[in-house]
Amino acid sequence: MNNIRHPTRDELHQFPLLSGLDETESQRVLTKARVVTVARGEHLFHHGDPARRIWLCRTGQLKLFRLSDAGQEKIIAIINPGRSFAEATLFMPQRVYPVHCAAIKPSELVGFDADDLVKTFHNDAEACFRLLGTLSRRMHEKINQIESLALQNAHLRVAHYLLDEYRRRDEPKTFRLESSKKHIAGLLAVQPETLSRSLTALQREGVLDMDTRYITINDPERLESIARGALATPH
Amino acid sequence: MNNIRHPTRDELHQFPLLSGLDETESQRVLTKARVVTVARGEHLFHHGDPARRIWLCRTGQLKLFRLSDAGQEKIIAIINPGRSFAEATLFMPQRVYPVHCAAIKPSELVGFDADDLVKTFHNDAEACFRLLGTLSRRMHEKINQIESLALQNAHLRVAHYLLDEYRRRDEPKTFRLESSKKHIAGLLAVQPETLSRSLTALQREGVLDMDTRYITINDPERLESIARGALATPH
DNA sequence: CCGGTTTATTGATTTTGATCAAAAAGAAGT
DNA sequence: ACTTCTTTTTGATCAAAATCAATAAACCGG
Repeated sequence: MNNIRHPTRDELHQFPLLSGLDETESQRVLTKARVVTVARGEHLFHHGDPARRIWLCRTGQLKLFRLSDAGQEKIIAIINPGRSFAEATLFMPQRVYPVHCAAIKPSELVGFDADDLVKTFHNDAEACFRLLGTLSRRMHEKINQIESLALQNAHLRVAHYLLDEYRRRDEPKTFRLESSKKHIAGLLAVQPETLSRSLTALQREGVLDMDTRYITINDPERLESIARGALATPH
Repeated sequence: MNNIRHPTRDELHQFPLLSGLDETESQRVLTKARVVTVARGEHLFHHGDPARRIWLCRTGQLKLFRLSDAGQEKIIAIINPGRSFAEATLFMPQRVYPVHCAAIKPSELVGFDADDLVKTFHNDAEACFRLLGTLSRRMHEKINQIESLALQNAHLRVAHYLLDEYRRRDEPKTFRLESSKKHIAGLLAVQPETLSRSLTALQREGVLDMDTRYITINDPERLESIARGALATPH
């Protein structure tokens, strides 16, 4: 408990949600903020819990997910340091978390008081605007996820995911997967076995090489055309 | 063209997005609003088009959808009178529509100028708040859609859909499907044949009766338990 | 209300990806 | 470094839903 840094004004300001607050507001938000650590595998909150805080991931990694009755897990998002989440709960009629959240790696978070933030936003159209931008972007991502699940088969989803990650990192030949293959499978809504077979097939085709968590894209054009639906010819 | 009603202040105010505007703002928004009619089957806009307007459906019915390369159509939402859509595009860095929009029935819409609305929202934290509420609710719906696609099989999705519609209408035994079965299939991301077989099975089980577009729920408890995963025992 | 077009149903077949099983590889904590 | 737990891979089998095909029913626009 002694090495937990309390959030500073500077840290707050690099958080898009709260940049642009004036001295008084910052002060109030800061005093009500709490630092929380979550061990690997532990829940930060459950689907349906009252959402009294919204969160900023400072270190570690977490997953936002839903569970089926059979225990199947669909990951909605993987949260990396610097990312905030649960903002949308602030404006819901009944303020509850719409998903589960658990730590993939030991994580440190800052939790901001929901009532407090709403007060802040109420008089700050500028801040509302930034938040509207954030939520709009996330909405667009969700639409893409829906399309992906509804219109693309498992291999296409994998190819798309790889291509997105490759581009997001500015196209370095080699990059490290953001998480374990089990979790990526959960994100893509396929079984780990299916993801494994997909990656093996792409490797066999010479599109990429794989060394545990490191992926090397050998043929981005080919990957792109596969992601666009060109059936990988087996044999 | 002569029977198109120009939007009135009253109509504007019952539109949640714009209720609460003062006289000057209403005036500006109104003068820049345009009424558009779309024939059955026609597009209002395509995925990727610049989003210069956001829309209010006044009469008729429209679908928001994505297309796969193979021409498969996934419906993201069915738009009924009174519903506004495309608000999130206002706050995106590059303002383009993220989906296609086409009329299912001949429809009449009011289109509001995007730049104009952004100006209005800039000085109106109250209006921003209402919009944040709307977007948050839609975000939650999208998460539900993602869960549904990822964690529920076709029959569960159908059962869930029926139950939702039944409840949304305040549980009348009989109600009319909001659209053709082809479109509902598109919304649930199943083939029309699969939807048909699902409905037939529920009918055979005595859970519901069906007369073209009219559904009568005979056994809501049973439907509920099926939606929660109780396998319908065939034979 | 008529005629053409779209939508819905039903059956047969095929395909995709899940599931089951078991071994190998890798990671985390002590 | 050791050891235990978790993740990943590979093969074999199975089940769900798509596809193909053909007929029947419903709808819309004039």
